[in-house]
Amino acid sequence: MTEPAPGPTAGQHDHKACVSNALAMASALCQRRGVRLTPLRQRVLELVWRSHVPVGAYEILDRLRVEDGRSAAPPTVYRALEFLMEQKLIHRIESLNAFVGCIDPSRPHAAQYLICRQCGTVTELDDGAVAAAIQEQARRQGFSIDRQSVEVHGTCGHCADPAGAATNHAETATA
Amino acid sequence: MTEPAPGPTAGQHDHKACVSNALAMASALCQRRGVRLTPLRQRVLELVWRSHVPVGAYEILDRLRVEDGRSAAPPTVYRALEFLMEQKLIHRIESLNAFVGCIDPSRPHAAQYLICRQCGTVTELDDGAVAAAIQEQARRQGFSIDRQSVEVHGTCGHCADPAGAATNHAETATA
DNA sequence: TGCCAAAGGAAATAGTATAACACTGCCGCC
DNA sequence: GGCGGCAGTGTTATACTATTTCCTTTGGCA
Repeated sequence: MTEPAPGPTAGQHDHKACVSNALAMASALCQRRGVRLTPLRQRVLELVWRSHVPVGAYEILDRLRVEDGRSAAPPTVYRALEFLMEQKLIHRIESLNAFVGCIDPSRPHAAQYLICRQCGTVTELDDGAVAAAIQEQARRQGFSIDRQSVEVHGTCGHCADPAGAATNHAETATA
Repeated sequence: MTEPAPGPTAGQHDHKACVSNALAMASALCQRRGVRLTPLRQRVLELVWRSHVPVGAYEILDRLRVEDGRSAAPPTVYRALEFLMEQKLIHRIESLNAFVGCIDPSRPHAAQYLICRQCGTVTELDDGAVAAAIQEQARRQGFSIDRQSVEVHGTCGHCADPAGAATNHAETATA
């Protein structure tokens, strides 16, 4: 995988804006929260945002070494990733052991992820109905929720129909 | 972790019956499907069913070596696990890198898992409302689903309230 | 200035998973 | 009976993912 920016469900999508927007939001949020978005953390966040395809920790590590010439070891990356997750700036996709940028870190959310088997792109949703259905089930079991993760694997509209008949979903992930 | 059988949300629960039932169902299903539940595969299934706490591949490996005196290497275990997953006899809990027995392998299902942080027990649900809500969201995105995994971390009724006021959920997982 | 806590560097190791190849036993077939 | 193929397992090596531990640096602050 060397693609720079296969957009959310691919195609026409100004990913540079996507990234700079994410970095700006991150910076503002961290300042407001009184936590430090150090250069390293910011750089790792940028690398995660390189595309909408989840990135592995060791791929980030490679880029830090190769592109930045930085001396780095696994803990360097994992610590940065841990910070970014605490701040909800990124999410971990459990079924891929990889990380993806969060489209709206300011809002607390229990998100769902649609993961395309073909292009690898992850589309983040924040659907109340799904979360509510899960909560209702948990309640019936007397179970109190800390964290819910919903990961759906399949084929995205663009990959299923490259011609483009599926028109209604482009950009929804970045809205 | 050495506990033999912390039941589904713990306590009074005949786990031996749970296991023998699972093994019997597995045997019948495999026969019907014309696939071979070999002694190794059956043994691995039994080890997964040792409790309702998900078991890691390397823990299974240890038990095969120590308890059975069998010469075994990782591929031995992973191949058996892969077979069992294909037959839906077990599930993989992505967020734990571990495996748990399926409570009803005969039915095709998109299950949800409630994972207790304290006792480790996983309760499997099969709620149509959750699956439907996810499908509806996917449809709107033009996304076609292969597989959905819902993993909810939190505290189960027994751990939250050991006194036992939460009474309605015991055994629901095995029903 | 001196202290403290957070952040990051560095080395080692733990934990999880797969690739590649060899061996065996079973089954169908001529 | 001999042969070929295949599923299942054994064996070795290696890849990939993550954490522990200790140390150094940095930045804020009394």
